[in-house]
Parts: sequence; C-alpha cells; structure tokens
Amino acid sequence: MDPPRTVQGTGEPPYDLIELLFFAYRDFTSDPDEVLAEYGFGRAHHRVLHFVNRNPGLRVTDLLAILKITKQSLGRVLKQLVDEDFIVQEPGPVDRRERLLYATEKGAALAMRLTDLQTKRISRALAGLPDDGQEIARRFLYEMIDPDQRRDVVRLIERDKG
Amino acid sequence: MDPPRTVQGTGEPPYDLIELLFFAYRDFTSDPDEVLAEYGFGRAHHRVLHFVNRNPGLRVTDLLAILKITKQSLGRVLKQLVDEDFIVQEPGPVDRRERLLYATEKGAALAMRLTDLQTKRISRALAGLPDDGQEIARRFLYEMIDPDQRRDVVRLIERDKG
DNA sequence: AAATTTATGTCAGCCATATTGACATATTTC
DNA sequence: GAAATATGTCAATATGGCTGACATAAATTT
Repeated sequence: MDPPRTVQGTGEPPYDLIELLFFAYRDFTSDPDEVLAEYGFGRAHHRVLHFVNRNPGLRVTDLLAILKITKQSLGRVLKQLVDEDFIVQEPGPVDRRERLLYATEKGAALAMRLTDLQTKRISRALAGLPDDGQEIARRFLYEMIDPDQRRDVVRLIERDKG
Repeated sequence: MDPPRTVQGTGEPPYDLIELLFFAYRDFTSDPDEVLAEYGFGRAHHRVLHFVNRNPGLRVTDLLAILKITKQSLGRVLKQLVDEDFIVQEPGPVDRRERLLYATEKGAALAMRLTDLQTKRISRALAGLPDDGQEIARRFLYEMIDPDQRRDVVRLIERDKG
C-alpha cells in the first residue's frame, strides 16, 4: 500500500504530511508509553531519562533548555527518577553548585529498553525506503526544527559520539 | 549546516532520528500553540478542529478513533468549540443518533490559519531536500505508523480529495 | 570582605488534558 | 418488545504543564 499524497504545486497545503506527522508521532510514542506505565512513569520521565542517559553529566539547566519546560515541572519528574534510583546526582567537580545527572545501571537498562522499541519502529520504516532514505528522513526532520534551535540540537546529538 | 547522524550498520540505535523526531515535533506544534493561546485553546482543540475541518460530517466516534482519546476527554474540548461557534453539530440524516460535525466559517478560518503555519514550516523543510524528498518524507512517516492503523489513516487522508 | 549573580530546590496554587466507571437518552436494529 | 448503538453527562482522579515567591549554596565581581 502506498502512502496518501496531496497534489503539490497547486498551493494546496500538504495535508498528507501534516496528518502523517501526527499519526507517526502518535504511534512512535505509544510503544514506550506502554512500558513506562509498568513503572508508573509517563512520557515526561522518558524524555528526562533518555537525555540524561545519552548525555552523562548533563546539568539541570541543560535539561530545561532541551525540554523547554520549567524547573518546577522538571523537578517533580526528576525527583521521582532519583528517588527510585534511575538517576543519580553528583555535584560538579569544578562548580559545586551544579548537580550533574547520570543514569544508574537501572536507569540505563530502562532507557535501553525504550530505545530498543523506538529503534525497531524506525528500522522497519527505513527498510521501506530507498538507499538515501535515511539521509533524507534525517535532513527533513532537521529542517523542521526552528533555525535558531538547530545549532543546539546538533551540539547535543553530536555530544556523545565516538 | 548538516544534520547530525549516527553511524549505521553498527547495531547502534539511530539516536539521531529518535532525537530529531522529538525536536521536529516539538517545534512543529509550537507555531499553532501560540495562536491557539490567543483563543484560550490548546493542542487538543487544534486536533479536533483540524480533523473536523478536513472531514466535514465526521462523527464523534470517528474522532475518538483518530485521536485515540476517551469520549470524556473529547467531550469537554468539543463542547468548547461548539459553544464558541467554531464547530456545529447536526443529526445524521440517515441515523439520527449520530451528531455529524462541521467547522463553521469561523472554525474554518482558524483551521486555515493554523494549517498555514504548519505549511510554511513544512515547505521550508522540503525546500532543503532533493526532488524526491517529499515523496521519501511522506513514505518514512507513513511507515512509522502502526501497520494495522495504516489503512484507517489512508482512508482518512484520502477522504476529502478531489 | 561584601555584594551580586548563578544553579538549584521548594512551596503553594492553578490549569489543561487525559483517565475510569457509572448511568441516561434517543434511536436503530433484530 | 428487546437489544445494541451513538452519544452525553456526572464524579472523581492523575499527569504534566504553568506562575510567583522564596531559600540556599557556591561562584564571581567589586
């Protein structure tokens, strides 16, 4: 079956892409949601755990900038993750006001389990594309980001690469 | 600037795509959110208005299946949209238990304004891609959807085409 | 050394959006 | 007439956002 498409070059909005984005994201988040529910966690916990796991030593401030939520909103979720031993905080070695965040083994295990679900979905999607599909999908998503946010996003994603 | 990428074929998860999806969706929804705030509406109102506007005569049940939320959650949001004259309900001509939903002129105007914002972002993203970029982006998003949901999604998107 | 700024946390309260369960009504179908 | 269907409503609850105010410890500036 082929995906639906709107006719282009007619000035008509790309309703197909608008709606596909909604449905793709809806289902993309649904796999982790099921697992998280087992732990009494929600999507907010996932985001925090994911970025901390990917960026050991992340500061609270960094997390706020990434997630674009307030300190208070983050506070509750982060506290739960710390209390339940998925994340630990350590004072910064240079600036001891900072609390650097690290995933524990338990946290890394959950993060991996969630990543694995998302990896499966993405791999399946990429398998249906031509060779340059991954490159183009990546570029498309990248170009969807606010131009003034791209630098930060790139820095973040590059941060832990070998 | 190029988007970041993880090395493929190494068994490493596609962290780049996982995170780009998060950031792309975050920014994709941020434009409409600003406008909606002017009306005292949220993202939930947007989704309802969008699909009703795109599918005149949609039933409440259809909307529940699309949005995957409960009747009670939809109820409040829909009621506000009806009370404030963005959507009207009409009994189904065949089955009078049904309440078919239609966007009013006011509703259509708001929907168009929101669609326009999303169209601009998508057009800008597509402009940075090769010729087959749109086709591949569409296919990628389509393949991200749960296989057993694809038929419904296609039917919905095809529904109002000329 | 004192004053200021920064990173973080916390308390109290509010709002939007989701949930479940139970029940009511009108209408259609068997 | 009975059962199933489409919808609505009431009550209670949870999650995850928000704002504003205030507190503390540590670093930086003067």
